[in-house]
Amino acid sequence: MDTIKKLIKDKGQRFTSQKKEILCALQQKPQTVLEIYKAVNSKKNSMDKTTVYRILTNFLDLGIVNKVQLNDKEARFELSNRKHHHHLVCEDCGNIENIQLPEDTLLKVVKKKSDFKIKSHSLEFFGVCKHCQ
Amino acid sequence: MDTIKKLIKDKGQRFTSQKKEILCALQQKPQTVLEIYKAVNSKKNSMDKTTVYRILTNFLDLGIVNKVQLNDKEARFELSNRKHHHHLVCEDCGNIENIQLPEDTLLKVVKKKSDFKIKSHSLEFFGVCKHCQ
DNA sequence: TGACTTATTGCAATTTATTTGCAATAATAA
DNA sequence: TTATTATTGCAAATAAATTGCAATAAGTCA
Repeated sequence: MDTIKKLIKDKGQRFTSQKKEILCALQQKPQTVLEIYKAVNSKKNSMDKTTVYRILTNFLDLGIVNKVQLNDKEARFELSNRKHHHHLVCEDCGNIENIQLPEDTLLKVVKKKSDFKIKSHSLEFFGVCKHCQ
Repeated sequence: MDTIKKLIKDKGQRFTSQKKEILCALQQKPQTVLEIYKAVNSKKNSMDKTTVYRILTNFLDLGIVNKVQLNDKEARFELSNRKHHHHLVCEDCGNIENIQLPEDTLLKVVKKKSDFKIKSHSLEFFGVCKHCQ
């Protein structure tokens, strides 16, 4: 939290109560804007949805959060200070789990096969979680 | 094309000129609804955007097309009768290339590591293409 | 071929997701 | 404590996707 606060202030930006709230609401699990909005407004607080959008865009610029696009149209956000990982999305209950995978070999193959300078990648799995099977 | 026509008719659905047009417009490269809409309307034809949406949804149900969600919010569609592949997306010019990768080992690790019954996955790479480097 | 049935289309209007403009507010520095 | 200005909330605009419904046309059968 303090690292993030410093990061924000070093950019000449302000560490507002709204930003703090959103940071608290963000779990590892990627959440939609609406979910984050509901989470912060479930307490005594009230925050406009526009503010949620703006803060998340700002956090994205600063590298504090990652944007995760799953199969639905709503974007999702998660804190970026976790280890690099991928997602397992349950098509029944919508639950999302993180998973870490060895992917060095795969990335090497891509580098060999293509002229692209790869900067990032996303790897998402869709299926049915244990609970829904 | 005939396989697809049969698939449609076997479901008691009609093989309309609009569906034919959209099939022609679909390349391997995943396109947005707007791109497909423009492609079909560039000729003498005129087709409503709603129709494009509806036909693509229908094709998705029948498994004729795949939905591809990249980092932007607009969904993309591509014919599903190609070999399974992944995408290289240039962040500069927006160009999208297909790439085929050996992924058996990766999928095996996922199965070993998780309780999920994996049904599909998406693997997208973002970077800079040769031309833009 | 022509008439009939009904899936499909086009158009207008909605809904949903996201963005923008601007005055009021509040975080920080002096 | 005051001044500066980044940020917020609200209303309105834009963009993406969906829905209702009457008109159209694909396929069927006489």
